[in-house]
Amino acid sequence: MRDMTEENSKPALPENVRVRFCPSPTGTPHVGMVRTALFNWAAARHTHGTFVFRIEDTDNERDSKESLDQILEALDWLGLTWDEGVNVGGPDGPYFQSQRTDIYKDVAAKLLAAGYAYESFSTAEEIAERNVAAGRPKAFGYDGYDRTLTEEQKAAFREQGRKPALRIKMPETDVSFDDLIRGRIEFKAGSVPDYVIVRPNGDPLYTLTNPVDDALMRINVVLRGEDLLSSTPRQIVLYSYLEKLGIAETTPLFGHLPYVMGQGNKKLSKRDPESNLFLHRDNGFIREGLLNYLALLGWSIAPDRDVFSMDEMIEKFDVRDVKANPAHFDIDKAISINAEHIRLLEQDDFLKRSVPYLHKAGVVSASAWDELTGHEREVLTAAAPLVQPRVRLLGEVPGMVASLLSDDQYIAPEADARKQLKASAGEVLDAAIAALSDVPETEWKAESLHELLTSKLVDEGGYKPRLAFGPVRVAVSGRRVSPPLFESLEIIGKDVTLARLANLQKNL
RNA sequence: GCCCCCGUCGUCUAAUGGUUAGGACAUCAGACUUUCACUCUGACAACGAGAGUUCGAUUCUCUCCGGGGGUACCA
Repeated sequence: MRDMTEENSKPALPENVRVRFCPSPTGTPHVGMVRTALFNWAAARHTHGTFVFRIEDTDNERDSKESLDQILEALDWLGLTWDEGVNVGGPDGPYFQSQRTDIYKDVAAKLLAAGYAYESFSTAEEIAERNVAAGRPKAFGYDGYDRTLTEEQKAAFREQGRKPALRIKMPETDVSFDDLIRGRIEFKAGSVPDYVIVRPNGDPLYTLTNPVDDALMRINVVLRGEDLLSSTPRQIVLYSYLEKLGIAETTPLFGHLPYVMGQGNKKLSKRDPESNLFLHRDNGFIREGLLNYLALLGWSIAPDRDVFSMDEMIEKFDVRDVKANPAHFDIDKAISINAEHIRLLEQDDFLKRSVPYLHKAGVVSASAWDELTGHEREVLTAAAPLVQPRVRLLGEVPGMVASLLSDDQYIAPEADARKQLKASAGEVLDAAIAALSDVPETEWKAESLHELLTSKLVDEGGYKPRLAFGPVRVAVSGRRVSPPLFESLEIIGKDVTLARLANLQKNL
């Protein structure tokens, strides 16, 4: 009887971990891809191993330069650095599959010569016809027909002008492996048909290029999406052939990461806006927040902790702790985690990162902190402590500080702000103007303004605080939601404050 | 059809052969606040079902159910 613990064991990681991230440059970077990159990166950094970055651009139809540039931009923004591969080089280059076709052809020839692969002339239609004729389900898959073709039969096909695809010969045995995340997985013999590795036109397919490159780049830990789980038995078989041919040193360990799910029970797809990394960045996610949230999808650092830095993740991360079940992408929780990280930023860092958002919103004169005017920097520095704790995304900063940066004499209230203005608003504004007009410039401080307005409007005027300060805030900010009122008055100064109060009064 | 994966609050998760099954987000209620936010208090809320093993199963085994993926000359 077999030991139970051994049966469900997850293998130990190798001595010198070599992991890789190998996206296809199709489309814009999505969060599922980022999570895969993150876990590979974290596995490498935790073990002081090597993180290899290669590009799988064998699908000319869909590959694009823009997509490649976006992937590079994404990794750069996120700070996920690699040790070997694209742009940094390494001993096993080139790192673009489109530049490695000779390698694949060479390996394919060796597989064919050794009898591990064979030529297959069957078309998809012929395979389906044979399955139906034999009473098998139509979706049975390839039936192995060409395995036993004689040289005469092959020659006859060639005379018809047909060219063969190359298929890998699958053994008639069960294939099993120990997944780093799921434990032992077994595939029954016969459940995986012989599969194509080279098209009749000579194009090598992913089924060949991916394992060959992993072998040549000495990748020993493969962490990838669970969508590739069912292709693992064929890769393991291919690896055994590559080892026999001396092309692969070893078969890597596999860990299949659970899906990142979108709405319903669907995998988060590229069409889903929430999958778009740059959309989150443009909305004001900071890298620390997004990475932290993504790490939470399938992994936890401690029973009672959600917020952590990447350094802390690296220290604790073990792939074998990753959960096997899919996780839904919850934008609310992601934003909440992001808010926590925004609050953790040093003030000047917070300001520097906010500037591009301010510039894009037209609130500020330049997109870099150093290029701002002295006045802008002064106001933003004063506003930072008021704003930083109350935004969840950097994209919310412009709305918070626009009225503070502007020297407009009048700010038209937004619709829901105007609704806050009750019948008494006119009287309140008059009283506020009267009270504030007498304040000397030197006394124009948040604290004293607070005392003065409370005494004049609430104590003497008899207005409830809500009715007293509401109209003042709307006059000054134009919004229902704003940074703290009296600090705002101090920042914009006496003249602008009085002008805005008077002009709202006129525009009631 | 066949193969494979997955199954703890609405969501992300923790722990365990014996606990009131813990935390976070969201939601609701309250405190604080001029508003919003932040912060704090509290509430709501989960082991898919059935067998088996066991003194005792959420935990181990099996079956079922449910969800997902694969079954490509896509990756």
